[in-house]
Amino acid sequence: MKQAKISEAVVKRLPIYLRYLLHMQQMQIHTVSSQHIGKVLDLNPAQIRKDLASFGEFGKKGIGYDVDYLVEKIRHILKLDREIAVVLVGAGHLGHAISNYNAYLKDNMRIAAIFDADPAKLGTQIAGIAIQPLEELSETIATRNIRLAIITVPAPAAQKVADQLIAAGIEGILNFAPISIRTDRDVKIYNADVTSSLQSLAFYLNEKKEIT
Amino acid sequence: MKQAKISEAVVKRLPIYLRYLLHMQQMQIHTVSSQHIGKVLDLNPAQIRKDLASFGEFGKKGIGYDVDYLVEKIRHILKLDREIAVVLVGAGHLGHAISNYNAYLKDNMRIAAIFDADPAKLGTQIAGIAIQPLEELSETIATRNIRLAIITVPAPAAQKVADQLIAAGIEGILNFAPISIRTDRDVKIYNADVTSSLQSLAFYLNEKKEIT
DNA sequence: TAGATTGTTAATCGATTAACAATC
DNA sequence: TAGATTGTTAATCGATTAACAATC
Repeated sequence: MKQAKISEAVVKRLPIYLRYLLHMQQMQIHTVSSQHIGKVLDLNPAQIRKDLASFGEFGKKGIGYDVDYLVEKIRHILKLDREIAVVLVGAGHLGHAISNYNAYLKDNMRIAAIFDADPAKLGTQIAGIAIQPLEELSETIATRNIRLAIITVPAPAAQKVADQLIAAGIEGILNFAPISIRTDRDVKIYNADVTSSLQSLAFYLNEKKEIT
Repeated sequence: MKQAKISEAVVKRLPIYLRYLLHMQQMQIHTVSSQHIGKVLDLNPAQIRKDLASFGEFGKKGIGYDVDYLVEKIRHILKLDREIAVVLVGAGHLGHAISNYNAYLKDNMRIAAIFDADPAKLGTQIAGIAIQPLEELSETIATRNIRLAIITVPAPAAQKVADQLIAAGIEGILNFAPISIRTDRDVKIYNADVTSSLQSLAFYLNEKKEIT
């Protein structure tokens, strides 16, 4: 209700709620309780209610939440109710995969431009988008009002690319390069590299299953 | 020191520490303090010391940590000091990118098998690995002692694939499908889909920059 | 030695969960 | 109405940070 500072944990759960609610819409289910969502998503119902209540009173006591209404609210909170242009830097295998992935981004989010440092790739297209040289980065971001960025360049280039993106006014970065990107500016950065995730997973391997 | 339960937050930081320590090795730096690591990685030095101290006394008072020794210790903690075979399910664009990414996985981790439901893909190779039909999943996992899995199949297939993997004895799953995978078994699952991450990022867009 | 830095305890901060009055 | 379920406060739990004795 009071727009206190929202924790990152809450923000990361909102897309999960949204996805399930969209699923319910497809199933023609119109009302849902925190208990039901909690059961399906394996979350505590009180947590779901508290998360949602931090943005407003979206439910009805004794009834639950109206699915359509809640979808609308969460999409608004996540700013998915407007067009968001995304730039992708690094047209290698991973960048290629993500841009073809464009279908997933639907919901008003789309990759609007792709950049790569390799001159050999210039002019070629990915998913119908021409690959541009890094020199054009700032201008394209400004003129096309691009606000989020995905980095899929090799590790040694990632921080520099991020610095350029931030200087150009990008407001959020999803970084897949295997290096932690930093900034002292007010830009949200998610580091999401595959290597680190797999290494963390390895921690949980069961010693007892070792063959030795 | 006492092997109390280690929080996931700690486990996620270990690969970050490791990566920076490997970088220091390359730079021929032999000793490092928690203060230095904290400065570079933007973390609280006390947190770094506490994280490491939960596994043993790796440092020297007044001196700091020996880089080589700490690398060895973290690699052991993360179980990266042994061969870990990984299976990839879903040979689409993303799966393709990640398997070519194989270079990154080095450190004794490698993609040992690739599966796909599409009969048209069978027999073709990615990065030198033949794509196999899902029917062979269980047997391959068992005979080749595969312990971790990466899921890059479409959302509707993801949960079923996960169930099969878990039934086959997989101990950890990195899921890129845009759906939260669940299990009641003792298997670690990281959900890492691009769509959710971008949607969370959108939350932080600056209202003031809206063009309206 | 004096300065630096760890490992660890205590303090703080924040997030999750439980409980329940309000109410549909 | 009785049962269900929210929004919210209080309790609990856990993670981060500060502080400092030990010691290299």
